[in-house]
Amino acid sequence: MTTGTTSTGVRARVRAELTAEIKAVARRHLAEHGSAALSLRAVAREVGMVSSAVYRYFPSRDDLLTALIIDAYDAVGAAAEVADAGRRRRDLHGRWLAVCRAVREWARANPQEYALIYGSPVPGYRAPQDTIGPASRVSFVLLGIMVDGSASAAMGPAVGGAPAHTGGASLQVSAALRADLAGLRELGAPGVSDTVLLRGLQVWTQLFGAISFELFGHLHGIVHDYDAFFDVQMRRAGDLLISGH
Amino acid sequence: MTTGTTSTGVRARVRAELTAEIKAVARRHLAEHGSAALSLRAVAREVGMVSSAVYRYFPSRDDLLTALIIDAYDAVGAAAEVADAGRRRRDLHGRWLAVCRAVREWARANPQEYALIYGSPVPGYRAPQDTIGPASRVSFVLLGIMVDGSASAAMGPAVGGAPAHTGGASLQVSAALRADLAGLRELGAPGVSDTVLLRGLQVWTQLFGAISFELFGHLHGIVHDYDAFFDVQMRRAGDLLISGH
DNA sequence: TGTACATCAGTGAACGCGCGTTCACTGATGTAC
DNA sequence: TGTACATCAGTGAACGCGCGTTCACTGATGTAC
Repeated sequence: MTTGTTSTGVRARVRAELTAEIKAVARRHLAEHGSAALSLRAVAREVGMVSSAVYRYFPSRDDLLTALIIDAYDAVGAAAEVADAGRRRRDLHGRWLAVCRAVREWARANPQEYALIYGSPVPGYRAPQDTIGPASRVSFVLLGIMVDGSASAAMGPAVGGAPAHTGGASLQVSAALRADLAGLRELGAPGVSDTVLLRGLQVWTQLFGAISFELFGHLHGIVHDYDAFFDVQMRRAGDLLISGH
Repeated sequence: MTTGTTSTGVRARVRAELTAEIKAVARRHLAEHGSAALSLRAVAREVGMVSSAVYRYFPSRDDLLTALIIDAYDAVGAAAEVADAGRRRRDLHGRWLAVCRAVREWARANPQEYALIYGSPVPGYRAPQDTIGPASRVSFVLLGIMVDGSASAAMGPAVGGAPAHTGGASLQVSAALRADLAGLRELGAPGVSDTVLLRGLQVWTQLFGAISFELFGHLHGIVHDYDAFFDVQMRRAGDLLISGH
């Protein structure tokens, strides 16, 4: 029964469980008091450990914060992916709106986690490389919609090898920005024209701008029916994204 | 020479100067370390006072923070007003773009102040009533553009007494949201239709969404030519605001 | 103009608090022969 | 299967720090007669 591997397995499993519990408690503290007030000692107290013991699991407070940030990005990314997958692939409008709503719902349910990743940067905190992958999950969902729309020509002509064919002569864009768009296309948007990519970036900032405005209180006293307002805005953004107007 | 009124004036002037100096130092600390790290003791140290003396000027740390918030709103509001006033009144596009650029320039020059007012709310801080006025200055500039555009019919038909005349039958909006728009119209947008108001709210969140995304690092590694990107986005937003597409 | 009093600014010490991190240590759990 | 050793988790004390806020106080500045 107690062979080497099983025993090691037990130790590793206990370790994983405790790591998860520390993160869970930290996440609750974050939700209640915000990231600035997140304290290793308070978390340790609640987990039932002495504060120094936490250092067996996270080498510093910043590493714990990083873990929470990664989890938050993964959570909102997963929510977006699920919403996207729940619609028929050709239903571009439906996919867009479903993703918007999923992101907003997640943000409203986890406002401090949302603030942690989309609010003002935590002062003195430097995000490590590990956060980049999880951070881009939502973006890849949006890129996916654009890719599908471009492939089916629902969003205007796809881009082939001809560089001039950017989908409209009226598009005045600097060379540097065009290079950025090319990079984005190579990263995860094959066949998507500059025009569509620009629209995508626009609705992307619109989505998070709308959520931030609502959550950070800038619509307070001005808009009361948040649900309706968000829906109207995102429907219009969807029109812009898909049909260009 | 040293009459009563003059002496009182001296005392009051010294007091005003010191209040301003405390705020200036606090603003610099804010700019360097963020709002969470803003400490009365550190500010007092730099001003050359003992920490308890600051309480003669600000009854608590939160009150100092409130003063900074009000100043920040006033600063960005003034920047927007100046930019708006620098264009011919009928040049709606020009006014919109000038305001956008002014707000962005101010934000880039004062990122921590921007984060203080448009980033995640400071945990535990409750904004008092005094912030509402300064906070709405930028919004009133935008409303002004809409009012002028509606009055000259450049933005579509103005709204009179007829409630059905909202500028387009395709506008499906909840009753609650329509009431919100009516309130907004009464507050500072006489004659502006629901359609235009909705567009205004949309570009308003777009403006701050774009700035926040840039400042908070969410375009990092994706867009490099921030200036060009912002301009393209805001030009399009201006088209949407003024001509509706 | 001169004096008695009131107001105000600033001092310095103290209260009570919580934080991140380090370090030498004790036991328990796992590993190798 | 049994023993000797290595690894690891968790303890408890300590270091050094800074914070917001209160309070009794000393002088200086302004006010009223």
